[in-house]
Amino acid sequence: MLKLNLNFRSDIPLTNQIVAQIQQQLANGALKPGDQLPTVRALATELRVNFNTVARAYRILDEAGIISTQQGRGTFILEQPPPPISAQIKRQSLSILAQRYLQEAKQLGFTREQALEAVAQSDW
Amino acid sequence: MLKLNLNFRSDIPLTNQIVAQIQQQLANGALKPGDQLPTVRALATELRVNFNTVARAYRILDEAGIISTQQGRGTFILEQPPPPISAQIKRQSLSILAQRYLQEAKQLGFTREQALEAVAQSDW
DNA sequence: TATACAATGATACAAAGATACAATTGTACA
DNA sequence: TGTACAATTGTATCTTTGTATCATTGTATA
Repeated sequence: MLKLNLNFRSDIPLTNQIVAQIQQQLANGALKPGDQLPTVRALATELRVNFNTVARAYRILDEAGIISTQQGRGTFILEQPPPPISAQIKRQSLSILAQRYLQEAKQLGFTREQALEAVAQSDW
Repeated sequence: MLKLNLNFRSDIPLTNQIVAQIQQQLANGALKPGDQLPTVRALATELRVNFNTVARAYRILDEAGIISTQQGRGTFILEQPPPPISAQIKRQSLSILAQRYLQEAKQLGFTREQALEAVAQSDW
């Protein structure tokens, strides 16, 4: 059971307090990879806060690669991120991903140009 | 044996991932007209997903004229996917592939431009 | 004081899950 | 053989959960 303690008089935004405390509980072992966090609404009710505030905190942790939030399912602590890899390896990985993408597009019957355009038009 | 691979961390809805991958396996010959697909419950269990999510994916493919789902019987790949609608689904599948590529590149720490360039430099 | 910005709240939406239902198939038994 | 019934399979609908967008509030600063 996640137990957070917000200070409503603090200068620190509630969102940040939530982020920090979850990180802390992850650091001290109270939260472990794979654990499911409370829903945004449940935690918000408990903390007497708007559920969007919890959602924002979850979003920050998600973008930091610490948790995974999934619409309709819930949010979960991720496995620990792998140690940083070299720039060269990353380059290679990207190249392999790009090749795979092109090949898959080709299998679907698209031309190289169509595949390129599809990426260009995808928003990030 | 249908083998799909869902990315639960992706921004791409699970339903769309399923649609795209079945489309892809049809394109590369892993699935052939007349084949029976797993039941919604069986596939859902394997993918660790609610069976309605699979049912929704099947419905999309059904409406596109690619498969035939029959209550109490099962779902089957149709003999001849009607070109006009199927083209639209294929377009969508390409878009999903492109999105996945961008997202994976992002997770590696690359910018959108770097990802684009990597595709452009990949040979066919 | 006025204005701009950041934080939070309110509301509507989208994706996925839960549950109950309907159609078909298979099987047991008279 | 035919009927009853259980099991299997997809469908309908509502609930749950996170997301997007706009409004409100408070505070810093010109």
